[in-house]
Amino acid sequence: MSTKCKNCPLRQHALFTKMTSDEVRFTQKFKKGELTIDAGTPLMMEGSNSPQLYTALSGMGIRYKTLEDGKRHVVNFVFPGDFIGLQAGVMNEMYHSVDAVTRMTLCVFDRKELWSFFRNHPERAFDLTWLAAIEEHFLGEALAAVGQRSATERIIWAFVRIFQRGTELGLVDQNRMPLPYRQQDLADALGLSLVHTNKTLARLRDRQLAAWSDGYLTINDLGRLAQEGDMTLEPLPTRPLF
Amino acid sequence: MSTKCKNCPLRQHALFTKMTSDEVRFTQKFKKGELTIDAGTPLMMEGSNSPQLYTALSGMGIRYKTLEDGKRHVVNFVFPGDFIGLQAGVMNEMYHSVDAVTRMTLCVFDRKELWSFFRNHPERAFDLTWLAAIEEHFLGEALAAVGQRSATERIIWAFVRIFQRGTELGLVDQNRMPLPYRQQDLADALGLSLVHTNKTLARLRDRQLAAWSDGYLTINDLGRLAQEGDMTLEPLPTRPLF
DNA sequence: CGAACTATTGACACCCCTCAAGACCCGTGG
DNA sequence: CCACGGGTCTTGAGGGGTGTCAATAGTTCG
Repeated sequence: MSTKCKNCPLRQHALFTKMTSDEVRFTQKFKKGELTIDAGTPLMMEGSNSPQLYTALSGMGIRYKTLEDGKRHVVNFVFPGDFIGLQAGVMNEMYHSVDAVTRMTLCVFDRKELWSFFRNHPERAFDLTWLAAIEEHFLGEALAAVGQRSATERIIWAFVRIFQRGTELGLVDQNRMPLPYRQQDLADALGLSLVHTNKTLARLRDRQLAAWSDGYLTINDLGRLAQEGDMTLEPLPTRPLF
Repeated sequence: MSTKCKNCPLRQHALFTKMTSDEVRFTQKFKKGELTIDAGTPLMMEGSNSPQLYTALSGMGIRYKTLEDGKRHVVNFVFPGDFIGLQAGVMNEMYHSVDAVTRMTLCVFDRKELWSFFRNHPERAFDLTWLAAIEEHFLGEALAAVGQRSATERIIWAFVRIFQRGTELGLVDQNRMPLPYRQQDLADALGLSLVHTNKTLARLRDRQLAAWSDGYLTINDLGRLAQEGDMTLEPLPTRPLF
């Protein structure tokens, strides 16, 4: 998997903004290379202490926690550009697992090198904190959705956020974007049963609000969908410029 | 409210570890003072962009998001030592509100000064990121609890975490700690109705597992409680030393 | 002494979960 | 080629956990 890695996320994705050429040179050092893994491969495991951090270059994954009684909660869907392993980087342990859902290619970094990088480039450390704050914001919204919204509203909430994210990433074409997960994954993310999720999806499809089948999500009128789900269509948070 | 502020959290709470005397001197500069507010006072508002950050010195508060349809989700209970406003500090906006539930005294910082502080003391910037990661960890666990656990299990989960936190802060005396919230607050935190929360609390009381009344939470056997709630009694995450 | 707030309890309804069975798809192996 | 198994999606039936409504009691405060 050796490449020039022109589109290494260190240059372009949200984490690193306005890098100086000196910094870019520096990053070459701790980028260890690229990694490609097949669909279904576990990338990080709850309780482990991986010395590596990743950013997703392509493909999709899933982030989840496993409860004591075996139940699973899906915390997040991993999309290209996402940073993986920040927790293990800062704490000494991962508190959720990450699996590949499709074949994925990842940028690999060494944890220790990353710290020295931030030590030498304090401006960049802010980017990391910003990333963590974004995560926090998302989790807070998810918590509120799972806690307060009905099944239909939860699914609509998830679809709207996913679609916004997909638009941002250029994955949407003709009101349609790839979403290669199982209904069970969505159910586990929203705290719903598989059966009820299925029936709710069918209802959304019948009402022409959103159709998710064969790994593709189609939404013709995002505004109408959001309205049906009692949510205002705010843009995703963006990186403030200092 | 002028005081010497010997126990300013900049010196002792989790955020700042092992400060050099130089750093301590520096922090004096951006600490703007102390603030005391009465019970019920809003401290930060969703959508606002407060130029101030706080850490709670004493008293308790509540962090919540308000949904479009007026429902409220309680994200977290604010205890002494907690940092308030990190999100507004990093993003340009708060995405949840914070109210005082009892009379609170707070340490006030200036947002801008804080950034320059971290710029000049990169080691300390890591502390901030660590704080954000802790928040993320907590929210992930809350999300999984609300998504996957039954009403009884959710309440047990909340009680165990609160009691652990209280123990850490030295608030527990004779298996009893102050918890000055309403049942409605807990209900809104766990995605339950007030009535069902009340009945579940009564059942826990009858079974001698946990009693919460008159603003005090009593747990005689934390291990047994955790066991009844299908959770393993792990210690709260602690700051790794580098 | 009434107003406002919170806790408590009962009755009832319904959303959502569980169980179960079938359909469809795809791989593998006989 | 077809049989078979595993995985996912789909649909129906029934039950239980939880929400909603409503009324009472206790407390605080003006």
